Amino acid sequence: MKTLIDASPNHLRLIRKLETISVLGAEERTALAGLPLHVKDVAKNTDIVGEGFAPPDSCLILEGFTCRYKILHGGGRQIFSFHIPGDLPDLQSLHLGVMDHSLGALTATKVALIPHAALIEVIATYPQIALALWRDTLIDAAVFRAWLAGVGRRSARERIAHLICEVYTRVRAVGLAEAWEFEMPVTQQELGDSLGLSSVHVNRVLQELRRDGLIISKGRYLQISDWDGLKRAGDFDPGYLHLIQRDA
Amino acid sequence: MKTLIDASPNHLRLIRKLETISVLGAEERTALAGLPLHVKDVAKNTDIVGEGFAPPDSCLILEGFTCRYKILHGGGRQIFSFHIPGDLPDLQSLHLGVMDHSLGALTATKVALIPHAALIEVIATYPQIALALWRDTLIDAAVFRAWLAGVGRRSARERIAHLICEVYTRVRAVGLAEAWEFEMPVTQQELGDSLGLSSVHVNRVLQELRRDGLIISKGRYLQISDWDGLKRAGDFDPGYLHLIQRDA
DNA sequence: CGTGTTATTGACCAACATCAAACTTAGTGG
DNA sequence: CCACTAAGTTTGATGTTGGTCAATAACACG
Repeated sequence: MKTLIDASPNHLRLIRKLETISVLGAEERTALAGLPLHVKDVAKNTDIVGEGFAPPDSCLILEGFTCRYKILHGGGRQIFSFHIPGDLPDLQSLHLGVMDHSLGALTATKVALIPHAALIEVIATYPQIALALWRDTLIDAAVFRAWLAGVGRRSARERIAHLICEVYTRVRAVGLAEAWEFEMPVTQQELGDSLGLSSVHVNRVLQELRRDGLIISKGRYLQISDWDGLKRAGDFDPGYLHLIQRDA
Repeated sequence: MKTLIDASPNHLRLIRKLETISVLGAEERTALAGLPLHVKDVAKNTDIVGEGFAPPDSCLILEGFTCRYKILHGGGRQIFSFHIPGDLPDLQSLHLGVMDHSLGALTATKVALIPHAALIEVIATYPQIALALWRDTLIDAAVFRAWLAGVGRRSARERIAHLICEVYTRVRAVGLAEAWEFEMPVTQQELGDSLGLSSVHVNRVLQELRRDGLIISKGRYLQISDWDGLKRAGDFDPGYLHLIQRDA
């Protein structure tokens, strides 16, 4: 990985993430490194942005595990996506105004707020950055489609296996996982809310995956003991994540 | 609605659509009107773009009803979205290369192919157009979220009512529906594939909605007899479509 | 008219939900 | 470092939504 210009660790997180999905020039990296970041701590189980609000900045996740979700009429919750450090989960607010869902912290989280004005300026000056962010939005949509296919047409076992594969792949891409081992600090209730299942059923299926020797879970840590088996169980093909291949 | 510059009916379809979700200046409208459109007929139940391909152009729907979908490992099909005239259902291919799903025609369809090169040029010259298209992508994602919430957490009845509300609202926005009456040329099998239901169950729930006086369906034509009731039945709130209000 | 597609019905079944209780674990304060 | 507490996990019993299969009825179209 190329050595970088003068950039704070927080900016590096952003740059590194964008480089997993697009190619940036030195100029663009410098521009990104100059973005104003207002760091903020968010407590576990707190909203970062709530539905109905129109925040004046977009946020970059620096540490912690977050999700986008919505509470439905009947009281049920649907989680739409999980987000890890490097992600920009509310680019939406930059162009769409009022949030049609919420962004919440599943663990204690550190975020960096980036004023929309600063983003707009960078985008206007560096079209390549605009394209990279747009590309991020398109990938976002691709992930929603993958989840939709899961909830619509896959069994509970397939959905859970697929989700584990996805999170591992993404965490790995931004360099936050040891080989086959990573953190997934999500309760079984939250898993259920993301997969359209009850927590009870999630529990039983997880036991099944462990019994079958596909994963080992010790608390919030997950270890994948049989990647091929897990991929098969989840019918997982990482193409939809549109990650740039950076092989040695 | 403001009178327009010299533009073909096909270009007008595109301009009118984009004006439902963003504000364009005269300059932008003129640029859009100059885009090269290669019109093509597509037969019913044929793919416009197949999964795995990297088409050299994006397509604009001119006539007909289309959908994006994917066939899963087990043979099941998940439909991700329905598209109506004016939609640009594969902006994805402009930035992501290989398609991770297919785009198919549900009825005999007329599309206009727009070379990526032409789009890239227009985008580079008119940032406002880039923003409008990016905004379209964001709305696309918002619609996926709405569907995800439905399939994950709503009953069959709610999902079907919600989908009818959505399609009616969108068709209305581009001026393709009489009051309370519109065309929805989708089989019950296709409805099921979009909602994560079997066609048998879709059939029964549709009967229920008719019995309850919410809709009347005569073949491919749908009439909404009780909009408020239907909205309530589907817990429908059009906010996620992010349409621009153009009241008289 | 005939033929293929789509809609409708009925009988039966399975995956997953719900409820409620017991058990574990992790975090906290003394 | 331990006891206490709250949060999360696990289990069992039972219920329900919606799936599957298969046959019949309605259409739509040439």
